[in-house]
Amino acid sequence: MTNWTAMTYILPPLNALRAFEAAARHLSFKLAAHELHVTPAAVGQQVKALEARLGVRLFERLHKQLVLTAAGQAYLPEISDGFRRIADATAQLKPVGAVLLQLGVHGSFDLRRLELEAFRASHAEIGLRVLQPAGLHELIEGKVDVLIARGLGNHPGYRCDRVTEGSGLGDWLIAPAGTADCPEISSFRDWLRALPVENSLALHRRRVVGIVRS
Amino acid sequence: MTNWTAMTYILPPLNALRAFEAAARHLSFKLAAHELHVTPAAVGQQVKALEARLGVRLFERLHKQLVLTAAGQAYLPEISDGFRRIADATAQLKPVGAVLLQLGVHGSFDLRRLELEAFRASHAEIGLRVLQPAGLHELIEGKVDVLIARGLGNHPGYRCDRVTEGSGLGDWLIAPAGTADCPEISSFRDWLRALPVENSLALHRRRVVGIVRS
DNA sequence: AATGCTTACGATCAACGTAACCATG
DNA sequence: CATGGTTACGTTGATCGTAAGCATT
Repeated sequence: MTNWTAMTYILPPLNALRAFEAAARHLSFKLAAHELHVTPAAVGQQVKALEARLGVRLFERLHKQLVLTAAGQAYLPEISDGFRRIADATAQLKPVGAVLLQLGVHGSFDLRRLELEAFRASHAEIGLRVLQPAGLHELIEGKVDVLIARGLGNHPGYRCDRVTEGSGLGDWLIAPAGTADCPEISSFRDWLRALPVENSLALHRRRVVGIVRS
Repeated sequence: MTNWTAMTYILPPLNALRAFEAAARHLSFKLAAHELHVTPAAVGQQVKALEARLGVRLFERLHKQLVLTAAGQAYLPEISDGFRRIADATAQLKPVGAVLLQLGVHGSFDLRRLELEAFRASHAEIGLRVLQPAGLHELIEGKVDVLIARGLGNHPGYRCDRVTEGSGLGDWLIAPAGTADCPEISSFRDWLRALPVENSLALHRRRVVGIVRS
């Protein structure tokens, strides 16, 4: 008996699901945490909560090794597929302008202080999209075109520009050397450096995860 | 040039995405809010934040009417599909026992206080799954088999049992009359009523959304 | 005037980090 | 004894509700 009422979904907590998906793909909370820019403890907590909600154990916890249960094995590819589909759709979302500029933001910086709308308003040809949290991985893997980070200057092969005047650790705009001077990135860099100081990037430090395999 | 490194996804904030999907399906923040058990303001905020992240306007805000932009129209079916896939996979996840009992929980009750693990331990044949937040809709639509709610007793066609002794508004276990006496639900009800009082359902009230269309 | 979206503000709760712990190889 | 998962606990921040405002019919 199908239902006339808007057939809605029963979805588990989506962030917990994301933690599970990453952990299952890596068969490791540690590596999943690295990917998600959180700590291993956080991943473990999310997965545990998910299992409690579903009433199903998804991992066998061996010693320093995760193994998917039968349920987990059946679940993983479906969930990956769902996320992949969402990711694909998002990637294909046409930006407002002709060019899409993907900006990664390191840590938990309150984006409202950046007034990205001002940049967008004065650069209609650039579609600015934000990925947060993001780190060097995302830049290396090409998931973002440019990265705002704190205290991460000077990487070989990357152009790093300070975008705040303050003393001590500063905020850097990091772009691959090959593309660092293309118009979109130049425009954004110039715009950032021209920001009034009180708006300057108060990147709050949130997490430092040790480097995993380089 | 495809990448050897673990091909990870770029996902927008998933909760905001869920808000968008519901809003787009209903073409209404109000109805979406009803579905998601939050207020219309919350939905609007989430959608706005999503648009800001993506750099794409998804809705045209007319007067008391939402219209999807071209981008929103292209986005919606893909996102719905992704969520649907996740929901389907979750529905097919085999419970531990032979029987699956879907429990809806009204409001934001801290599930840890219920020690559902104790119930599971003593009822291995029942796979207990939790949906939260949930309300009468979910019960009516059959998305949950039984509902724990506060101050919502006495509904025609439903069996309502008080499961706490305290005075004033109490916590109710609500099940459709047709299935209220099947073994799973009976077991759960009995178990609930036998709980020590200090564990009794301290359902925190979180939201009261006015009834929409009956 | 009633309705539905918006915004500002404060409150609340989920998510997270830290640190200590445990088990195993 | 180094490593990776677990747990407890306190903190932070994302999320939400309230209430006031706005525009349109």
